[in-house]
Amino acid sequence: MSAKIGQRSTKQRAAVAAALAEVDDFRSAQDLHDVLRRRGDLVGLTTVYRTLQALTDSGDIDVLINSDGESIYRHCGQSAGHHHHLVCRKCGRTVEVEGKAIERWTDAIAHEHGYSDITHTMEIFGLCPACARESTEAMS
Amino acid sequence: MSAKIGQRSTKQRAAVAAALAEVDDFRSAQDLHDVLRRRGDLVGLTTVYRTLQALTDSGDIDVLINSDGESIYRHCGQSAGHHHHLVCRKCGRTVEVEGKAIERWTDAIAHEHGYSDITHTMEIFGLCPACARESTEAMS
DNA sequence: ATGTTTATTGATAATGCTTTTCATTAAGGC
DNA sequence: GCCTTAATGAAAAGCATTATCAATAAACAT
Repeated sequence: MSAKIGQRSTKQRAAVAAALAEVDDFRSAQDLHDVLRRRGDLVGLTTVYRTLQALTDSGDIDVLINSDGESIYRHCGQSAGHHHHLVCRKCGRTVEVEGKAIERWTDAIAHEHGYSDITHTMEIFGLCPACARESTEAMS
Repeated sequence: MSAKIGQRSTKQRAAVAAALAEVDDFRSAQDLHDVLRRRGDLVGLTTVYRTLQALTDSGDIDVLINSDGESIYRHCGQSAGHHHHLVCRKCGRTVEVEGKAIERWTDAIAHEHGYSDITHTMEIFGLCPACARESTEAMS
């Protein structure tokens, strides 16, 4: 790993954060790079990747990986803390869900085994109502 | 897209299916290719990929994508019991844990939002007892 | 069995996302 | 302005996956 990022404020970082703030959806690094270029903010692709990673590490944005193996990013809506995503495996439609129960459960399990300093990752996948309807229609 | 697969039975396909059937866990295509080579079944990497894709399309196995963007596969019909992992972020020591509660919770949440055909991924990270002791000792 | 058809295989090349490298640039502090 | 070094970014490297395409071998007919 390299020197950790986020100790100086640069216009590139501001541009990436701003671009991400405007969109209320998951976008890939390359998408964001395009958006930035179109609007005239010349930011290197490498920097976009690095910045997104830094923002992710600091918990300022959410990442998840789509079915093509691409990482996609979004600014977290409710800064109201930790949450999970319910993602449609077909169209990507996402719902944010809270999971106090999960938090409690993982903490309990971990402590039971003597583990400390617990974190976890979790994603839920399913077919959203629209896509489910679509695929049953296709059956006929 | 090429001609769809699965119209002839070959030893390669049998080998891939068998390898996957033995393991009760998610494995990447390359992992499986290694497993096959070690046991003496010489199957080309390309064929492993193709076969896994075919098995996925026909619904015989599950895919999901890990946090590195790798596709990992598991033989479906998880009667053998779905479980999660509690992993030490320092030394990698892993404990397998069951999570009926999680299952129920994700299903409930998903149905609440109209999503169907639910799956989920989850990993728990922490410091195992040994590593925790080590790091407090280092403090002094 | 033998031949014919064509699905399947697999070594290699190509693709595409992401990370490294490293020389250059520019924040932040003096 | 000057210095230190974080940050940038073009180009190269890395890595999983997919496309190519000549060679092979199922399934089936003769």
